[in-house]
Parts: sequence; structure tokens; C-alpha cells
Amino acid sequence: MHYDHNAIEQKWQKYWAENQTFKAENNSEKEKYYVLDMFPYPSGAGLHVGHPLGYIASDIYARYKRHQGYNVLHPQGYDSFGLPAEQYAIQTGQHPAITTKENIARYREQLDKIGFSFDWSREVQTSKPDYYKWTQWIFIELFDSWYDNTSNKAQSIAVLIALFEKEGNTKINAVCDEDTPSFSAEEWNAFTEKEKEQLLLQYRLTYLAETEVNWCPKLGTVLANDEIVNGVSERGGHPVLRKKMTQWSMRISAYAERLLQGLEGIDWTESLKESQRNWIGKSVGAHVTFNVFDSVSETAAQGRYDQNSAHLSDDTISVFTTRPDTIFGVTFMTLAPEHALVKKITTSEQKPAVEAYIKATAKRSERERMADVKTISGVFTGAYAEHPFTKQPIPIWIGDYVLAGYGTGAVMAVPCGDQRDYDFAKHFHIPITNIFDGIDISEEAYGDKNNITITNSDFLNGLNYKKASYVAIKTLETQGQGYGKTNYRLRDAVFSRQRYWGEPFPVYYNNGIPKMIDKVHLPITLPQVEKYLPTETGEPPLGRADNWAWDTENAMVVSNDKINDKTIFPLELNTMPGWAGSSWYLFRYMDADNELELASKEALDYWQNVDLYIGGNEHATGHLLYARFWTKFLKDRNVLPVDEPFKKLINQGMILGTSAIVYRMSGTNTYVSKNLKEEYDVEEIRVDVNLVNASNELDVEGLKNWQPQFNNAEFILEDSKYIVGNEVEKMSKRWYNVVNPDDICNQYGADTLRLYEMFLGPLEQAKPWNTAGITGVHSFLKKFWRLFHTGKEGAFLITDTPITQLGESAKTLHKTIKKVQEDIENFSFNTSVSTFMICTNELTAQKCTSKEILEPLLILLSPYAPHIAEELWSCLGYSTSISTAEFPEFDASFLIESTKEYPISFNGKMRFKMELPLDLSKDEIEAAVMAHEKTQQQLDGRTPKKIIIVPGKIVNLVG
RNA sequence: GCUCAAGUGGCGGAAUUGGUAGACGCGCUGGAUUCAAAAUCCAGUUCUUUCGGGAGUGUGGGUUCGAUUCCCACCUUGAGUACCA
Repeated sequence: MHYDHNAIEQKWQKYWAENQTFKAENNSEKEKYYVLDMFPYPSGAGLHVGHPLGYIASDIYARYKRHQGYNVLHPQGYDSFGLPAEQYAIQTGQHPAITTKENIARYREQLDKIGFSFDWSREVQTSKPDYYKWTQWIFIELFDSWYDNTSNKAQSIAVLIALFEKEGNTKINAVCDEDTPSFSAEEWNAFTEKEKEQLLLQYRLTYLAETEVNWCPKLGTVLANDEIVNGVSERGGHPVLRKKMTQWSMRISAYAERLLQGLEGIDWTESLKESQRNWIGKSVGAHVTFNVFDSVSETAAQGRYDQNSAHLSDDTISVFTTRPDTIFGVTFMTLAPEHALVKKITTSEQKPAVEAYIKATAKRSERERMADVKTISGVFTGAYAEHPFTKQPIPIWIGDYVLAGYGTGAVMAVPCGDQRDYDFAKHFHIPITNIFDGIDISEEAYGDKNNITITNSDFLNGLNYKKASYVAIKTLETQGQGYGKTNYRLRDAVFSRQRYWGEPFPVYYNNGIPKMIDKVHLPITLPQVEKYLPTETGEPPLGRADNWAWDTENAMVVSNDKINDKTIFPLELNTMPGWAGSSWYLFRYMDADNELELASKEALDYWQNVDLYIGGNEHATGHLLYARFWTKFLKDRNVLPVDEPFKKLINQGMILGTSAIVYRMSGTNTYVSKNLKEEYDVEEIRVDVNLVNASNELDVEGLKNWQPQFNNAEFILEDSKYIVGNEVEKMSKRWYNVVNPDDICNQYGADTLRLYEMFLGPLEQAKPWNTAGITGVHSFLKKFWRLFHTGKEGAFLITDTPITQLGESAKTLHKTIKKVQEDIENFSFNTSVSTFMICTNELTAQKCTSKEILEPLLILLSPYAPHIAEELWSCLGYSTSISTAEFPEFDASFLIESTKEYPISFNGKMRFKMELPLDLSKDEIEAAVMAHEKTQQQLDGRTPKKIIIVPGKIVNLVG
């Protein structure tokens, strides 16, 4: 019997499906283990060989854990709301649900071919109403919550209302908008319903706010910061503008500190944690308020300053600084050109220059401002601020290196301690005060806050960074001009999209006030629309729906015609962003069919959270941050028992494509082979990589038939071959370098594909795909098959020889057990494949046919190549799946030897090898080595002064 | 600029606590088998050499009997991030 991978793989995939082999039970005595992949967006292009890489790794781990006796949850689903299906709908009029359904069917077919051990009974699709019902439910929970800084968790909004009624908001330590006014209980109780609602919105964890957003006219939608790359949209590369809009926002900033702290307890890579830390961007420092001099003192300030004649205006400038210790080094201040005070404080003399500068800055896009870091620009406003301690005047400038969106939009400039301030001061000839004892700042600023002593700073003299900061803050506090403050870069996340293919909000508007639909009436399903474009008036696509009003009496969606301002109200037209559904899906898998709850308490308590999460690192600051935020929130509200979603996370690297390039002589239809291209004037054209063989030789006839432009192509060959050039780049349709896993499965089998993807290189590293190399792995499987088929004409034949009689083979087996187990636990799947190859070669050479060796070996291989393992397992006479077999135990006693070949080196250089018994003492080894006849010949006549013996490893003679 | 990761044959990559560098696979070379091809099997394959050796893990130093591994400086590449006060 030869190894017929197609028949074997079909047979076992069918068997697993029919027997529900991988169905996980929610009630089990076994310990749980939850292995999850980042679920895919089902795009129309289908899977290429890069996509399954992470799925194969997680599948190996899931199968390994099953062998170890765990109850493993390993589900899969689809993140099926998203832009491509909607774009397709806009172009063709096809409902996105239909496209999505087709794409999912294609994905499923491709995934099934690879033999994953997914529990498909738990499949989720974010675009299905029975799923997004609970996305809407969580949204309502967020709306009904506020963040209490005292208990440091989210609480019900009812608690807050009760507090307002009793004592107003002055004593409440809650996260809210910065401009929230103070009010007493009496004032609260006197507010109208609308006023109350408006105030509550400033506290709710999801809220409506007029925000400046990134508006992409071409996509007709708002984008998050992380959806913009270099000032253009990530998808499509369209320009993005700033625009004010009323949007739903998520108060993720309330969780900034907990999102930061939570990183300590989870097993993620340091680089990933680092990017989340950077994104949260915590900085500790002080908020300082500077008084501004009245313009009366303007002339006085210009060189003839007299403190007695100076007057302070009512205006103040607040800044945030991480370096309160350097406050005596402040020699000017800089405001963002957009800062609200600029117009007010600018003197008449400086007005033309300032206005011209503001105009010039506004013209430059964010992108230009970002790209142009080198140019120093700014204008003096003519106004002066008062130093809080020296009371001296400080000139106030504006400059576009200060961003309106961060901190207060103003900085206190300390040129001696900050390079940007330094460059600015040098450029405009502003004085620089040195406040660092013994440090030269004549060439550049000294930004290091360690190992400094403050000088030239009155009461801070002689202190270091830490002490000086503390004293400065304390002194500012007593003056009422500042306080210690922690700033976060993390902004609240905009949660509205002007799109059709997303979750509708369970929200209607009564008199402009957003109201939640009662949870019992969920889901609110997407309405039918004629077209998927935004309306002519700029409303989102849901503005085209005829039946999109909420009847509060009958609790149902009704026709827009019936809106009456009393009982029937318009529904929200925006939909939720892509990350809504993916922020909590891991919990839905635990109890996917539950109609009464997000998931049952029993299921949530049993499965807890994801033990191992595998996916690409493009989600480092998006999905992974939002999912952590929602998990923490749902924990606060007692929905979940855990506050981190993913305990361990592995980022798999991308598999890159190898593009094939032909060289066309300019202006002709003649193509030159790669090594002759220097002799001609040529242009590069990418051709289908499937037309090229392992030696980069082009199938010339195939190319002629591939595209009409090549029908009459002529070729200049080398050695009668056409050799193509290569380029390693992202696998993509446009480069014609896509390799389809279906083709690989048909030709070599899923087991070969799985092994080869692992064999390509370390899981976390990016690596190019090269179909040529696959034959090595494939022939390993054929050799492995032959270990079991040694009878006449390859019939299945194994013996019962006990393992104790098989010295060498037993050693081979236990070496393999040890290595493979270590590899799986370290996610070094690539080296395991090598180990299997070596093991198979050794056993073949040993002519090993014993069941006692081959059976445990099968179990080792089964996570990697499950189909062949399952087939051979059944040949051994077992009626159950190999998945339930116990992982073999490593027994070191099989590896113990009585002698070992010691490398003998002299002065660190290897000289010769010597077989010595293992149980010799150091002295005995030394005596044996010195007695060895070879020793003297090898030492060039010198006598060793010292002998170093590393037990079991090496004997080193030192001259 | 900052942060992180990484530099090893023609190629992908091994060597995870310092101890025979280049496992395993691809490719290449030779051989066996075959009418022939495919497939399969065997041998060789870091470079260099006067066949004794010699050199060798990005570069230059250091620690050590011994360094791909540890330390310092530098170069290069990749990823992320950025006028963040």
C-alpha cells in the first residue's frame, strides 16, 4: 500500500465531522484549556498559504493539549462585518449578507481541507443577529455605566443618579468630560429631563459628543487614528480631513491606568506590551498655571521691565510638563497656533505676523506638518507670562511643533533640557538658561533626567530630578498655581461609522436625546436599503431605510412615516465599527447558542479566558486594546469572572510571496532571460508564480496562454531556458504571487502542508514561501508511512518486540519524545519537524518494526500530521480517534549510556576524541587522558599545566 | 529621533544554562536503478589549501582555558512609533 494522502485525508476529515471528535464539553471533570485564533474576515479572495500559518500552530497546540488530557476549547468563526463586502455591495447592489455568506462557505471549504480540530458547533459570525444582539446589549451596558475613581471600577448609572439627587456632583470622584460643571443636589433636582440627560452623557462610558474626527470623503466615513497611515486611509489610501461631527465615543481613557497595569500579569511578548504602553502613553509630571501680563505692561516688558508698573490680566496659560524640576530653566512659552488664547493675547504690533502664521499652518495638512520635522517655525505674540516663582516676564510664542490635541496645547519651554525647545530658542535668539550643574549645553540640550543636580534655581538648588520635582510641585500647590498630574496619550475611541454593513445601534432619539431600546427587544436588526451609499444629504446609508423608526408603545421597528414625537421616534443612523464585534467574541464561543445570556455563568466560570491566543501583530494597538477594555468593563459589571481576555499571546509572522519577474525589451514583445537582461534595455513585469518551476525556469507555453498580451511573445533564452527573476514581497493578487493552499493539499496533502508551513522557519518570524522546498517534507511522510508498511509489497506489518529489547530504537524514540515535547511547549514547531525526520531515518536504518516504538511515535506526530497518524492508528486496530490517546511519557533511563565520546581540546582548540566510561571520577579521566598515546602527539610537544574537565561535555588541556 | 527584534553556507534555517558551528530541508555535484524519464535510493556539498593544515557566525575591541552565545562601541536590516512637552 502506498501513501495515498487524498484518500486518507478525505476519510478522516469525514470521520471527525461525523463523530464530532473535537466537540468541547462545558461540563467536564478535566482541566480546561482554551486555544483561540484571531478569527478571519471572510474576504472574496479566499485563503492563501499565508493565512493558515497561525491556525496550524494553534491546532498543533490544541491537539497536544488534548493528548495531555485537557478539555480543549478550540473554536473558529468569522469577523464578518466590514468594508470590502460593503464596497462590493455599493458597486454591484448585491446585499453584503449574500457576499459574506458565499465567502464564508469558501473559507470553510478551504479550512476543512487542512484538517483543523475546530469545534464548529460553536461557530460565531459577528454579522448574525443572534450574535450582534449581544454586541448591542454590551453597548447598552456601557451607556448605563460610569467610572467611579474611588472604587476604581465601572458602576451602574443609577448609582450616580442617586448620588446626584443626594449631594450633587462636587464630592464625586468620577471620570467625566473636562468641561463638566459642578452642581448641588438642589440644582440637579431642578434640572429639566433634557439637562439631566445631557449631564449624564458627560459621565456615561459610551457617550455622544461633538468631536473632531478623521473624515474620509472618498470612503464616506470616519476613521480611527490607527486606521490612518501617513495621513491617508489604511484601506484604499484616500486623503483624510479633520471635521467636527456628533459621534458615539467610548470612554476607554477611564481604563488607561488599568490597561497599563494589566500588562504586567499577562504572558505577551515584551515588544507587544511595549507598543501598548506607548499607545497608552502615560507620563507623570505637573500641571502648571502661568499668569499672563496685561498688555499695559507691554512696552515695559520690552527691555525696560519694571515689576511695579506691571499688571496681570485675567488670562492664564496652563501647561503640562514632565519636568517640573526644570521650572527655573523656562525662558519662553509656546502655544499651538490653534490655542484659544492666541487671538486674545496677541499685541497689535504682532497681530499681522501671528495671523499670517496661523493661516500658513492651517493650510499645511497634518501630513505635511508631520513630514517636515526639521524646519523650525514660530512667531512671537508680543505677550508675556509671569514666571510663577521669579515673577519675571516670559515671552509667549506660537509654534506648530506644539500640538493642540495633546495636553493643554501649550508648553513651558526649557531649552536647556529639551532639544526641540533648544532648537527653537537658538533659531529665534531666545536666551537659554542652564540649570544643570556642571553640564555643557553649548551644543545641545541635556535631556537625560538622571544624574543631574539642579542649580541656578533658587530653592531647588542642589536637588536631583526626583526631589526637585517634588519640591516644585509642593510649592506650586501652596501658591495655587499647579499640582502633580499624570497624563495619558490614549484618547477616547470614536464608535460611530457612517456605514451600512455593521451593527445598528439600539438607540432612538427623543427630542434630540439618545434613548436606549430596552434590552428585552434586542436584537435591532439591520433594515433593508435600496442602495448602500450615503444619502445625498450626507447621512449614513441607514438614512435610506424606509422602516427605521422605533415605536415605544409596541416595542417594534416601524415605518419612518409614523414618526410622531410622542411614541414613535427616529432610530440612530450610524452603525458600530469593526472592532465592536471582535472585542468580546472569545466569550461567545463558550456558550454560542445561548439566547438568554451573552453566555451562561457556568460556561464563563468554567472557561474563564483564553489560555493561548494566536494572530498577527497588526492588531497590537487596535483589537487587542479594545478587547481588554471591554473585558475589564464587563468584569466590573459582574458579567465576566475575569478582567483580561488573553493570558498568553503569540504573534505569527507573515508568510511572504516570491514574485516571478520577466524582462521585456522596451517597446517590443520580446522577453529576455534573467542573466541576459543587462545587455538590453528592459522593463520588469510580474507573472504568475505558478508558471515557474523550482529552478526559476519559466513555462514559456504556459505564459503565452496566461494573458492575451503574451500570446505572441518572443523569448531570448539562456541554455535553452527562460530564467525568471525573484522578488520577496507580500502575497497579493496584484503581484500574481499567491499560492493557494487547495493546490498544495491536492498535490501533496494537508499533512505535508501543515508540516511544511511549520518547517519554513520560526513561527513568529516573517518568511518567504517557496513551493520547491515542500518535497523534502513530503518524502519524510512517505518514509514514515513505510516504517509501518514493511511487509510484502508494502503491506502493513509491525511486530510486538518489547521496547526493553530495542536498545537503539528505544533511545531514538525517547530522544524524540523529549525534543518534540520541549519544542511544542516553546512553540519551536520548525525544529520538531527536523526531529521527526531524523527519528524516521534512524528507525529506518535500524529496521525497527516494533509496535512499542511506533505507537508512541504516532501520537507525537499526530498534532502535526493528524490524518496520516489517524490512519496508521486505525491500522494498529484502535477504534477510537488518536486525539484521545495519551501523550507518551519521556523516560530518561533509555538515554543513559555507559561510555561517552569526549572531545579533548588543547588551549580551547579541538584535537581528538576519546571514548571514556561515564562513571569515572575527574581524577580518573585526567589519568586516562594523560595515559592516552595520542595525547603527546597532539600537544606539539608541550605539557599541559592544567586539565579542565566539564563532566559529560569536554576535557580541556591548558598549556 | 526613540523603542523592540535580528545579522550564521548558494537558500530557509539548527546550535535556548558559554563546551566538536553549519542539525534538518531545499538547491547543486557524482553514483545506483531505468530503453528513457519521473519517482526512489546511496555518497558528497562553509570557504581555502601545496591535502599537513589554515580561516570562519555583520565590524572592531573585551572577559574566559574556551564565545554564534556574555560585556562595550560601531555598522546594517526589519518591525513599531513619533514634533507627546
